[in-house]
Order: sequence, then structure tokens, then C-alpha cells
Amino acid sequence: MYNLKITEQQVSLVDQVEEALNNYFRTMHFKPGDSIPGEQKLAEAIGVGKSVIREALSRLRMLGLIESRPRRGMVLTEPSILSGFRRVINTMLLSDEMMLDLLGFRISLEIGIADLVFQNVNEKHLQDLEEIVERGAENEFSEYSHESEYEFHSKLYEITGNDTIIEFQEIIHPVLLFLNNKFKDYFLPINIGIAKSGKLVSHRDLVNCLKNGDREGFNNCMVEQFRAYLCFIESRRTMSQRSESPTDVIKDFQINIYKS
Amino acid sequence: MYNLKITEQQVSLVDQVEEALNNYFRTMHFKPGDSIPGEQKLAEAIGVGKSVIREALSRLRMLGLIESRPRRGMVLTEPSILSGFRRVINTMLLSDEMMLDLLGFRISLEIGIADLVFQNVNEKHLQDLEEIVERGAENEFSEYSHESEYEFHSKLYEITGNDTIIEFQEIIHPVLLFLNNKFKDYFLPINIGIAKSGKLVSHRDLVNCLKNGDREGFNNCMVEQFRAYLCFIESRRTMSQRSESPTDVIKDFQINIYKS
DNA sequence: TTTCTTATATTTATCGGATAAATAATATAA
DNA sequence: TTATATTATTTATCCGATAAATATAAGAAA
Repeated sequence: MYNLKITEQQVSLVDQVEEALNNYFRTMHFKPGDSIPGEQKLAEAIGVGKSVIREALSRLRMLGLIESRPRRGMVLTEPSILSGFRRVINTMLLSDEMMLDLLGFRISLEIGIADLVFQNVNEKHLQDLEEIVERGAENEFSEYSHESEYEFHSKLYEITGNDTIIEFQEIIHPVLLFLNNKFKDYFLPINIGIAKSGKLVSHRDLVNCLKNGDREGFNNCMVEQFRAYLCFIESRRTMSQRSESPTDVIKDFQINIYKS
Repeated sequence: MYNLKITEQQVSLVDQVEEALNNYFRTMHFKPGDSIPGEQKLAEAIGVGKSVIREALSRLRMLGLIESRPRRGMVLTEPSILSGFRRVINTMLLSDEMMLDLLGFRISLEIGIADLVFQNVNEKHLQDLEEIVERGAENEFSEYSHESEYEFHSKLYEITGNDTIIEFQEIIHPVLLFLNNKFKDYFLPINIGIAKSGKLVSHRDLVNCLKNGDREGFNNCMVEQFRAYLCFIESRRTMSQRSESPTDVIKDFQINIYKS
């Protein structure tokens, strides 16, 4: 007998209820702070068992969309838009490909905030940055400690005044640490090469550029500080297109680095 | 009587189990594709009821961390890192502040991908872009249709080759549409002003810059195309610092625009 | 022995009952 | 009117039961 099922019913009841609840909140124009009906009423209204309702509510609770103070009721809350993202990142169950995508994402974002930073920066910020640079010692390969690195970049993000951007950077930080460690052997020689060629953009250079330079100059500094990463990503990309071996990547990588 | 409770026990059993499961997968070095124990065994192992387990599993399922084919078992899957983000955005329960943060996020990101785009672009991409520009008619105020706008920017993101960035842009698109509509009356006069001053960067300008220009030039074009938005965000920021009235914002807004 | 069919066990999805606990609302007492 | 006690409500949690579909084991047929 032919199997005439068009699509496997992949959407569980819980999935549907979850969406139904979202639609309900939206169409009723609920706002954060409004209290919503109890489990039992919802279950009756939608016509499903209470375990299904509870599972759906549990998801919304996880996303920070509702809060339920035990034995008092549930209220809608302003969702923390990155809570789901944070959880997935924290699992550290990500593939290399995914993490490299995140690396590219973060680099693009940081380059992109250059304008906001340049626009918003004030004396206090500059003082803080100077202090961070002062405290952050470099090792013999012109590398900063992870702590100093994090502190410096966090400050840049902070200057944007955009809480979502700030939180994003905080969340993916562990991924960057992981990648830095995993591909340490690739990055180190590259960075040494850049340092020798005098093209390395240090934290101090960035601060000086931010203090004295123009918008475009600062933007360029921000781009250049990521040169090694950008080449790395580019190499990975061309590799995956041409299905080359990992050693080729490293070769490409080093060629690209010295071209720029 | 004083309330001596230090902290309200905000962490439910489900929250704890959710984290316990994550830790379990991580410490056991589970990888995507591995099948995990059934609900019953997990419930016994952790020592909680099966509804608690089910709620926690439901959350992980929502995040795309596990997949459970009915009556066969559960397997770990490569999580789709933006699924939680997508759900929260889709609720459209976000405050103006949050949405403006997202606008800033998106603008920064798009400015930041300029380098990646410039690095990766090929003939095919350019052809596609030209075709989109060709098709996309502007209205009398030099504005594109939403569809053309979306098509053009999607293409730029696509050139990065970074799937996470591409998905991000797709997810927040409705938010941008919403904001564009909500603050339409603010943006229109500004854009007309920019157009009159001859500083407006059109889609065609961007394509030409990408084709013939240099990296820095393209970067500047990308920044300039967002000038109106950047001024808007800056105005909102200074307003919230000085607690000004909305009308002041509009004034600031228009002053900033014509300064640049 | 190999292959096909059948029966059993397993497992998730879903339902719904029961209990504990804490707050809100109500009723009662001072 | 105020203070206390009772009741109702509601979520959190546990548990049992059923349906459905698959995997596995057992049995029958070639």
C-alpha cells in the first residue's frame, strides 16, 4: 500500500499550543505586567490536557515571556530576547562550523559598532579604556591575557549603550575563548607575523585612534585588529568550497595573512 | 516580623533539571546524533517525577537541542542557535527600547559585514544585486518597496556566506518593518532632506561602490546609507540620558541629521 | 538455514487525578 | 475596626493510565 501521508506530523500538540498561546497574547493585546488565565482555564479553553499546557508554559517561562509566582498566578513579562540564545551557547554542543559562524558574527558586529562607539565615547570612557590598557600586560607575542582582552572589548561594547549588543558579546565570549584555544597553533604564528610587519593594532593603538583620530580611521583600526581572524574565516570558506584538506587551509591562511 | 528570607527560591525543579541535563550531556561528551536515555530512566536517575523531566526535555526540544521521534527515542541534535531568539521576536511583545536596541544591533552588524562582503563578492553576486536594483522601483521620496529593500539587504548578507548572520537578519526583519512603520513620520522628512542634500546612498550606489570601489569606500557607503537611523538612535540615547520629551527628540533628530 | 509473519516490549505523547504549599479572599472573633 | 482563623485558589510536583508506533523477539513457513 502506498503511504499517502503528505507530511509527517512533526508538530506536536505542545508546539501548537505554544504558538496558540503566543497568538492569544498578541491578539488580545496583552502587555508585560498583565496577568494571564490559570493553567486549568487555558487547558479547557484550548481543549488539551494540562500537561500539554504546562509544557508549553514551561517553554515560555524559559524564554522569559511569562513569570509565574507560585500560587499567585502568571504574568506576562518583557522577554529577555537573548535567553534562549544564551542557553544554547552554554550547552557547548556546537559544531566547529557553527562556532566559526559565531566568530564571524562577532567580528562583524564589533567592526560595525565602531561608528556607535566613536559617536558615543566620552572622557570617562576614555579614562576607563586607558586604565584597562595600562593594567593589561602583553606577553612576548604581543598577546593580552584573556581577562584583559575581555575587559577591553566589553568596554567598547559598553560605550555603544546598547544593552542587547552588550549581552550578546557577553554570551558568546566562552565560544571565542574556546576557539582561541582550539586554533591557538594557527593564530600564534600569524599574529607574530603581523607583529613583525608592524601592522599589529594594539589596544593602545585603538584607544589613541579613538581619542585623536577620525571616524574612518577608527573604523579601519577596528577592522585591522581582526585581520588574522578575517583571513582565517576566509580560508575556511574557500576551503569548504573547494573541499581541500586541512593542511591546505593552513597554507592558504598563511599566504592570505602576509598578503594583507 | 522581619522577612529573613535571603532569596526567594526562584529556581524551580524544572530549571534545575534542565541544567542538570545540559551538564550531563556535556560531561558525558555526547555528540549530535547520540541517543539519550528515555524519560523514565532519566526521571529515576535524577530522582524527580516524569512531568518535571518532560517539561525540561520540552524546553530542550524547543531549542532544537534534542529531537524525539515518537516511540523510538531521543537523539541529540546540533542546536539551531537562533531558534529561541526567533520565538521571542515572533511574539512581538517587545518594548520600543528593546526594538530600538535591535535596530542598532542590526545596523552595526550590517555595517560590520562590509568587509566580509567586499572580500567574498563574485560576479554572480554582482549580477544578482544589479538585477534586484533594476527591478526595485523607488517612490517619489527615493524609498524602495519593502520587498525590494529586503531582497537587496538579504543578498548582501548572503554574500557573507555566514548562515548565522543570514538567519539573524531574516528573524529581525519583521521588527524593522514594524519600526519603519511606527516611526515613518520621523524618517520620511529626514530622508527627503538627505536626498535633497545629495548625500543619499542608494542601492545602486552601493552596488557600484562594491564593483568599482575600494574596501574603505564601500565601508563608508554602508555607514552612510544608515545615516538617518544612526542619528535617530543617537537622539533617543541622549534623550533618555537627559529625560527629555519626545518632541525634543525629533528636534535633536533633525538637527543631527543636517549636521552630518 | 533463511525468510516472513506475529506477538511482545518499549517508549513517547497525551490525559487526568492527587497532594503539598502558599497566597488571596472570606469569615469569624475580639 | 482590627486581628485571627478558615476556606478557596493556584502552581508545582508526583503518579497512574491509555494510545500508538516502533524495535525486538518468537514462531511459522519455505
